[in-house]
Amino acid sequence: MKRMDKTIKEPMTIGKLADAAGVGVETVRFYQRKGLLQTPDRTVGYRTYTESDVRTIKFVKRVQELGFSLKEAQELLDLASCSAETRPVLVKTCDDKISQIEQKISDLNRMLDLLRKFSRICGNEASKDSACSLLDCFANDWECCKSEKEK
Amino acid sequence: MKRMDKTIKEPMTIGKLADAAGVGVETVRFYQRKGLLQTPDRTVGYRTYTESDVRTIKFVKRVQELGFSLKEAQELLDLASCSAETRPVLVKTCDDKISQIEQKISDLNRMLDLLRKFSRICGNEASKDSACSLLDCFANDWECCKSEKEK
DNA sequence: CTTGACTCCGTACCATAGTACGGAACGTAG
DNA sequence: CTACGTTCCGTACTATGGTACGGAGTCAAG
Repeated sequence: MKRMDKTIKEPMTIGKLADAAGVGVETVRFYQRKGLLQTPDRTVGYRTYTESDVRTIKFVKRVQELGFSLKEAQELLDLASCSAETRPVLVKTCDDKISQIEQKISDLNRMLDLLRKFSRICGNEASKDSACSLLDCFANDWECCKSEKEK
Repeated sequence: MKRMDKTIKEPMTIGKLADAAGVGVETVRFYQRKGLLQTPDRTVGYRTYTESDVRTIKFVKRVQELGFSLKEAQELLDLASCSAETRPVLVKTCDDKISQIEQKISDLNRMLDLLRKFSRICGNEASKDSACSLLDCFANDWECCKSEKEK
């Protein structure tokens, strides 16, 4: 079907998969129970996995680091086959995620501004009797340090 | 001590505090157990709280939204009195948080690039037989869609 | 001075995201 | 063909961040 045959599909057991993906065997099973990873049939012997499963796990771990839940990781994984009928919902889901991340980044930038300001003013010798705190900054619309300074 | 007397310290009970901070009474108690909020003495009757407690809770909620744990919220709360002896450790903690947030933002920006690219290409009519997925993009150094396009 | 709302306190429970454990089956090396 | 390492599977346990519950105490209005 797909011509990206460069991924050698040498089958591995769950232990190899876990090692390759950098997680524990129990985590793999957990993801299977949660539906994040398919559970291969066990017609004979042990179940076998491929590189594709390694990628799925790594992807989940990655989006988790970005602050998403497993449920959200699932949603991103589901942004899979981009066909004519799936396209509208896919693009919508994707754009929702984009807004969500943009919001997160803008919030983090505000926090960053605050921390930088705090670090600069607190680290300044001249401010030795100013008892400003992050909490105060937050309370005063993130501007306590500035107003303290200007006073 | 402090001359920011504009915060009227009218005492409130735990229910009022919870309402003012937009959380449940149980959450307030939970934060007290976790040490995020002080537990006022109960010399007589009920414990009383002030605006300062409202601010603390709101602050915790805010940093939580930014993807930090309660433990980290605690660390940020501890960035409190900026005096001569506390300054070095304060600035250090603060700067660590800054790096941490910068890293998070850069990670989110990469994810954003990927999603935007995906949305653009998947949403494009011309790509109707391209079966690219986020997962594939991730696997191919976040560049699957681009290479699909250029082929 | 009783009633009802609220507080206090402990304990139990929930979801999320795993981690650990124990016994049975499997599979390969010697 | 036995022994060791894995796998399989269910169940139990952990930590985080709450949420709910039940009984007793407290307060304030009627």
